[in-house]
Amino acid sequence: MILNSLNPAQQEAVRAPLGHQLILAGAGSGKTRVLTHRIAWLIEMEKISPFNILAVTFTNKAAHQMRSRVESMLDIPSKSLWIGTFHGISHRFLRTHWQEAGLPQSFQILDSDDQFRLIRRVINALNLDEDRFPPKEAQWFINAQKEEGRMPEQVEPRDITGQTLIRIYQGYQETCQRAGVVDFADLLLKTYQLMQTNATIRAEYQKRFRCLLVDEFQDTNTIQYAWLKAFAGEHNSVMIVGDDDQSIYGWRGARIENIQRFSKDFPGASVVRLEQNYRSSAIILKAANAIIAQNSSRLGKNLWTDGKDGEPITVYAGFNDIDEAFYIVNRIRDCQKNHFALRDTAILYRSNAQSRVIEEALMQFGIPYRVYGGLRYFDRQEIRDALAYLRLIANRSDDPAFERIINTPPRGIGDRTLVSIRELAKTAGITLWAALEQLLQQKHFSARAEGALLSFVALMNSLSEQSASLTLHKQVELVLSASNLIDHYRKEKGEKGLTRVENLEELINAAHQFTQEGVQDDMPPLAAFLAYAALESSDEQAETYEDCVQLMTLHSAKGLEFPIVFLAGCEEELFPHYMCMNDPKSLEEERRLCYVGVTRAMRKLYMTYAECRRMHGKESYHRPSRFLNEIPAELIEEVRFRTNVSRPRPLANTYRPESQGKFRIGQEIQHRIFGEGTVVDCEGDGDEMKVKVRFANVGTKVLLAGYLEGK
DNA sequence: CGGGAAAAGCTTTTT
DNA sequence: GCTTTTCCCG
Repeated sequence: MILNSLNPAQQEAVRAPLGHQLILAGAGSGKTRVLTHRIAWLIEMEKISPFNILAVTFTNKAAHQMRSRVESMLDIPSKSLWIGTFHGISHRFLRTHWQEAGLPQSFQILDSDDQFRLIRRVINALNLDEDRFPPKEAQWFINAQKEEGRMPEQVEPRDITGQTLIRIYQGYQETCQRAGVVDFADLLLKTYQLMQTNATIRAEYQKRFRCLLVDEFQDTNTIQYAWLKAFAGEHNSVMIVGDDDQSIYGWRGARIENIQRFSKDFPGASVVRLEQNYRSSAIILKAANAIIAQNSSRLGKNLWTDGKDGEPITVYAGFNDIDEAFYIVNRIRDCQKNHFALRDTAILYRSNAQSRVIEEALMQFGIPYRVYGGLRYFDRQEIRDALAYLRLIANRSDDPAFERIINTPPRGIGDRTLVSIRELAKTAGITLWAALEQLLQQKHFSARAEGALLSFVALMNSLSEQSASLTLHKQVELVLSASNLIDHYRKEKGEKGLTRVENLEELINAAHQFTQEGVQDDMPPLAAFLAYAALESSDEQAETYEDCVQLMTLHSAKGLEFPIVFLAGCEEELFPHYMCMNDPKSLEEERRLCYVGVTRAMRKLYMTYAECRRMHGKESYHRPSRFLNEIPAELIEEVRFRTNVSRPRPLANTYRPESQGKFRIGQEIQHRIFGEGTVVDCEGDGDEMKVKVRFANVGTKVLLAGYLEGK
């Protein structure tokens, strides 16, 4: 096998004899290459069957990437090779062992929105005050407990509130069980529990997976660690790859200590450090190293490169957030002139709210951009409605799906009716559907409500009957037309309704594509499609080939790289964020986040801040981020030149003449993309004039006059 | 039931 | 401040 393309440390990792291995892989040190080469090595040189290998990642994207690279390296179909996310693998496991896990065969996956609604229902059913026990907090509590592997009985209540939270957890868990649904955490937890309690299954899997590989190990939480130990058993080889300096998910339960624990729990583990970086210039690496060196309790690593110094880091001090945005946009235009593609530039920020000002600036100059991490296709309201119909077809017990569509589109089933159904379901301990049927039999409802309910039952029954003989996409088509969802959303005025109808129609295509591509061996197509929607919907929107500037949070930038990176909002209170500044542990996590951001840049890094920024509606003044001070001065080129000094923010009561050049306040205008709107403010004159317009469909935007037409 | 007004968030996010 | 959700009334 040819390993010439790997450096000595990488080769050491790939060629290591069977046994445990800890790979400390710095940013840009080629960890994915090491992982994929290792898998290939195991198969080719150690003669391990792909059937005996399990590779685990956190995201579907990483899993797909790994699979396709292994496939192209080995030139074998990798179907027998298990590569997937913790959740995806657990799901597959539970689909096989549903009986042993005490689940119905058709169990469905609850996503976080469903989970939230269900928890709220439980809180109400327990007659608790939503203000005293916010569903969000209860959801947080429940997920945190599950991530620690604790069932309701195992939680030690701290106080009275804790006791109530446990009751909510208990009620929630019972409802899930009754409805035959599992949440994301359950996938891991139930898998782990089954491995613990069922000796036969444990023996089977421990015998099967002789080699386990885990990517991004610094992001594992308690249950994932326990899960891994359960699968590894006493005799199998485990290779973990991670970077303690890139652990940025402590707030959602990731345990950085898991890396340190690994050497204790997996005896004889060899350690390999990958420190040669192939991504960034020497200056960028020096800055990154200097920042992360401020953190204590690191495993220790120093990135180096044999590449050039490169350009200094430009630090720009903006006058305000708008000025900062204009500076960034102007530099992007420079890059364009220097023949960089727009997709080579990324603007990274700490919090999503920062994107708005930057987007407005980009829009004014007509620069195409893409914001990552928006609402995903399968998370859209209309899509979830349609999926809820499908879920209820597959499983009448699915209470969350029932709640969602019982009156969507509106069919005259009001709150009153629903309350009595919920009441019976609660007291009798049955599902909503069963309660509904029982109440109908008892002639419990008024004539009007009864009619509406009967037609709903008839609709669902006829859908079930008809769809039994249909292909998946025909089923979707049938649901869309029979449920009237499309008509319902068509009535929604403006562009919103139109997009929703388009999205719904797209669902038919998605279903069609799904049946053609992903023939999931052992599952009925509908169940497989629903699981796909819940578990793997994320990279659906991922690859758009249009050349545009990439906007995203620092968190979602992890794992990516860009020739040119702007790190915006480098101010105290924003980055580090004010909620993380007082606790040393979370401050260190902020610093790691900064390290992640800096190491995304390949050739040029800009770090910008604003002296004055609007936050939560108030103008606030902040000092530059401490992280800027942690970078040695000789690596930095400071810019204080203000691109837009003559652009003070207009005061609310300042008198402005009615007419200024081409547009005046109150005028109706037309925009090529945004449609019709009314001018609410303007500034400057000629084509350079900035016009604030309230559009009918897309809200208020500030635009250059050159892009507008009067009516 | 639908639309408008009032009120409540408001760090990061994958599965 | 802005946006999303909830609430209340016709």
